[in-house]
Amino acid sequence: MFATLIKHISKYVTLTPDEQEILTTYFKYEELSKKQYLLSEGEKCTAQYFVVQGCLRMYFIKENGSEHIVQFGIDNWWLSDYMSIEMQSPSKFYIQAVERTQVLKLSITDQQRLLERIPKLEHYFMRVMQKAFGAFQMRICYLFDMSGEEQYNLFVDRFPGFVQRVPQYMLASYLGVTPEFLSKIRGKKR
Amino acid sequence: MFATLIKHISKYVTLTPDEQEILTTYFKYEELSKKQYLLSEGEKCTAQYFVVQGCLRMYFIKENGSEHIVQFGIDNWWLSDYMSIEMQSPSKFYIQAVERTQVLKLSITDQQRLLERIPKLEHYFMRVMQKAFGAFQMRICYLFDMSGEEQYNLFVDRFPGFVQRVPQYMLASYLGVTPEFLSKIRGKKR
DNA sequence: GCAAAATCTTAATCTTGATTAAGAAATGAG
DNA sequence: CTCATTTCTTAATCAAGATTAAGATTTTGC
Repeated sequence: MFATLIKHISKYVTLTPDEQEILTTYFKYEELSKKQYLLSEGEKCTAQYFVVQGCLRMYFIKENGSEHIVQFGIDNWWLSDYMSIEMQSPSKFYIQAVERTQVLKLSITDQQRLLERIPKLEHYFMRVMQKAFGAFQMRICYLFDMSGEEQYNLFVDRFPGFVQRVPQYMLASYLGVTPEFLSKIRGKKR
Repeated sequence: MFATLIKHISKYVTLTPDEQEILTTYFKYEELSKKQYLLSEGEKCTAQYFVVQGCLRMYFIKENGSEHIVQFGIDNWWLSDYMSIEMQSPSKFYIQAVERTQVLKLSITDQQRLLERIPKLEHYFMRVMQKAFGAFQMRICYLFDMSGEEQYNLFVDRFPGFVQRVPQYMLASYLGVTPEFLSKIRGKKR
């Protein structure tokens, strides 16, 4: 299961076989069953997770009690609460497996040690963050420029298989509409 | 004007005087007058900007023709279109000075050269991106959990001086409400 | 100092999508 | 296989904030 990670890293930096070997010792492999939690509100977030296979969701509970999904994490994505990590503050988020999911866990302290051993990985993590940040800048665009209906259509276009993988109400939660409204949108198209 | 940048960097990594000297040769200082542009829609974004003093805004034009502000950049913040940089694609954004602003420009190619000379700066940039990404994760929370009115109040609390610095319609544009509605909110409080 | 441009306010009407409620369909555990 | 839980749909009513329009105020360039 390290093959997936190493392949991903090699898009940004080249690792020798030795370095690949070292790398693996800092990660912890975890196999999550559906609905299992990696992080809950109130806990300090102490690790980043690389999704090898499966699907995670990161969400928070709104004041009115309903939940809202901030991000999904699918194959080859990193997921974590970076505000909690940076500020060493309790997280407002939950990270949960949507389906059976395999992740590689890298704790903050292990990441520090790993980066001391293989400094060029700093570059990898910088690029990963840069890419994720770019995606969020675009997300703000979509949120403000498109109606719920347009956003749903765009999402379906960009991640065709994904729509079947998660329950509809989670998609609604991600897009920021109610499940009822999403249902109406879908009803209209048939 | 490099003092501000070096002080910011030193929060994350320690530079020797030599390294500080090297650093300065890769940046270009620019003094922007109000309304001057650093990036326009359709251009490839080829640099990152560190705000020494002043205020930038990054916005895009919606389909209906109105503009929406994605981010402000004030003292000590980095600002750029990271999607455009990553994908080498034309930007959808404008970056413009809201007031007289001093920036340090670091082009992508100069960044590469700089990081070859001083590799430990990779760590600095990673942390900067991580912090910015964390801020955006929280921003999604606020967008979905709070009414326009609550968001305005929070913003005023967190950046008290800032509200006087930018025109109200820009704040409205950042919060995702119309200037008319923001005016109503403010009217209510007096 | 004055005209033009930029910004802010008020108020009426209209839209999108939320809320509520209830039932239908699908999935899952034992 | 079957009952319980989870998920999805439909429809009525409601609310937040948009839109439109107009006038007031402030700022800026010359």
